Amino acid sequence: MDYKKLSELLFPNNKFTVEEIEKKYPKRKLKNCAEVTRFAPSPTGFMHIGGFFQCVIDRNIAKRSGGVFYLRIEDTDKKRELIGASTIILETLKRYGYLPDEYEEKGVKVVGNYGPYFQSEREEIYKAYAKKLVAEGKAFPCFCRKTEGLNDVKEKREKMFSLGITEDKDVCRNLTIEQIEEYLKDGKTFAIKLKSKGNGQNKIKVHDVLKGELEIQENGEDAVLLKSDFMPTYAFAHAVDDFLMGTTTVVRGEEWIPSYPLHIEIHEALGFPLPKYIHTPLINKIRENGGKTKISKRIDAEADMRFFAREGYEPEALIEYLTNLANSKFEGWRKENPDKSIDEFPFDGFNITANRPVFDILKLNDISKDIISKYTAEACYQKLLAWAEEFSEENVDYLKKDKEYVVKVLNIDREKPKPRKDVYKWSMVFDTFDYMFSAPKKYQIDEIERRKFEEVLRAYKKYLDLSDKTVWFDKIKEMAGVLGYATDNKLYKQNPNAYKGNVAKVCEFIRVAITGHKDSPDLYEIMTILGEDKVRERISLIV
RNA sequence: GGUCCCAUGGUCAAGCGGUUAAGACGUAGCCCUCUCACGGCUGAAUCAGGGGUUCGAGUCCCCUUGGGAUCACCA
Repeated sequence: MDYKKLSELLFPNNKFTVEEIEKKYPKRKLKNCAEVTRFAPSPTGFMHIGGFFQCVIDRNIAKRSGGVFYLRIEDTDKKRELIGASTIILETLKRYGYLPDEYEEKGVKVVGNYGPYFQSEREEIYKAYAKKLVAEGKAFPCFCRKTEGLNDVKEKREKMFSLGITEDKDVCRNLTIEQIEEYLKDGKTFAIKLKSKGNGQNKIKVHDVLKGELEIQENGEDAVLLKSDFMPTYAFAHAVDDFLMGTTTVVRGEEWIPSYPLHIEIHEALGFPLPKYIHTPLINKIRENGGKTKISKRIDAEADMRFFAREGYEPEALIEYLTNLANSKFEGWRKENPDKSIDEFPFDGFNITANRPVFDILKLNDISKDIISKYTAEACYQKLLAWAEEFSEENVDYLKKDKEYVVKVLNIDREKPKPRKDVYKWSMVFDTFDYMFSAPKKYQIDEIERRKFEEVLRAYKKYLDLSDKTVWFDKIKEMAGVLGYATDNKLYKQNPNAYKGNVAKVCEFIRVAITGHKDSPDLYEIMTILGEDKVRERISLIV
């Protein structure tokens, strides 16, 4: 068969040859050991936390080695594409300070010399390589009916399982050039398939940075390279793009391991060197029955990156948490270097967990509390305001009008060596400090103590003094003594029945009157910020 | 059904032939204390099971079990 002729028949109008293309994509000039990584999502919806997890790894590896991290949008499936999804992806990356070194904003700008960064714009490139493979007898046209959609696949699979078929060599391999010409004349569409040399039985050794050497069956399938709409499949685009764009390390989910041999065969056919691969574990969630399954957009709110923005989590917290999941050395490093930027962490690709980690929001919360506790009140205010402007509009006016007051509230027990750590996301500020913004609507008081509660408050009207913290507390103690409460806790513990209670009890009553809760930060601080008038007002609401 | 991946407390995990099996989150208790939080201290809790190899196995090998992935002109 004259493959050269066949290639001309199939691709009469190609704009470029492979040689012309490769001239446009020169080898990257990289420092020693510099790694080029990429995030290559398909724009099918909102950004998934699993994708972002890979981003964290990609970015860390590139950053650490002084290399390049770029974004490539894999929009080759027009049916699944969602308008605006690529914008969301880029916006999400920006929110987390992960603006890639190279990327494309459709219709706005292209940053980097290895674009286009949308695969749909690279059609001519894939066609050039497909034509080359056909001309070399390594690929062929297939005119068969498409297997399309999941139902089609399931049907085909069931048939295969029941019959135990392992046939994967395509019948169109054997088409003569005359037959092909005939089909073309009839206007039949075709896909380009790889003419696989493997038999699917032999084992080959493949390498993964994480898992080391793996032994898998070689590829034996005549896999589709170019679909009948001339868009590339993932495997083909991956080989072509990552070669041209100079990717040195491919980070992808471990669901790709089974098709790794195919990718190797395509690289070989194309004469491309193989990049390094890191197959990352999928993030899991514990289910009600105790089992773990992949975190899913449909059932887990946390699977969708918008969840964290909406809840008001600090981007920094999520990055720390995910880095912690990705690299087991991180936690120890962070302990040693509590104030360093995470970008200084010597991330290496060898300490990424091989297990499937379970997403643990409690741990995230803890990391987040630590981070937020280090912020100044002013910084908290700015972040709270920014969050409200995006997700809690009803609070924006208030925040702006009463900035000074809000900052004071946010500063309760903050900017100290051992700051409080009760806020881990901005959406909880108004709940946590509800009593600072309005009088309590409910009081945590046991009805049997109602009389004592009211007695204390009635008396406290005379003893309230905010001039100084010591004076304030001395007055409370004085009042406690007068009302029959123990002022010495040791004496109280020795003989609790001799008293109505202790000073702590008295404080509890006052605290409940002011805040509605039995627990709160420092009472004196709260009262001072609230001001004497409001404090008296709140007491008057009760007695 | 074929192929592959994974297996240390509730969760994240250190460990890479000899350890009293780290640490963190969570949890229980104590201390500090006007409560809560913070902080400090203490505790409970782990090598899936079975065979080998070895003087010695969480660590190496095999099997079993369990969990997961994949087998599209989807990525």
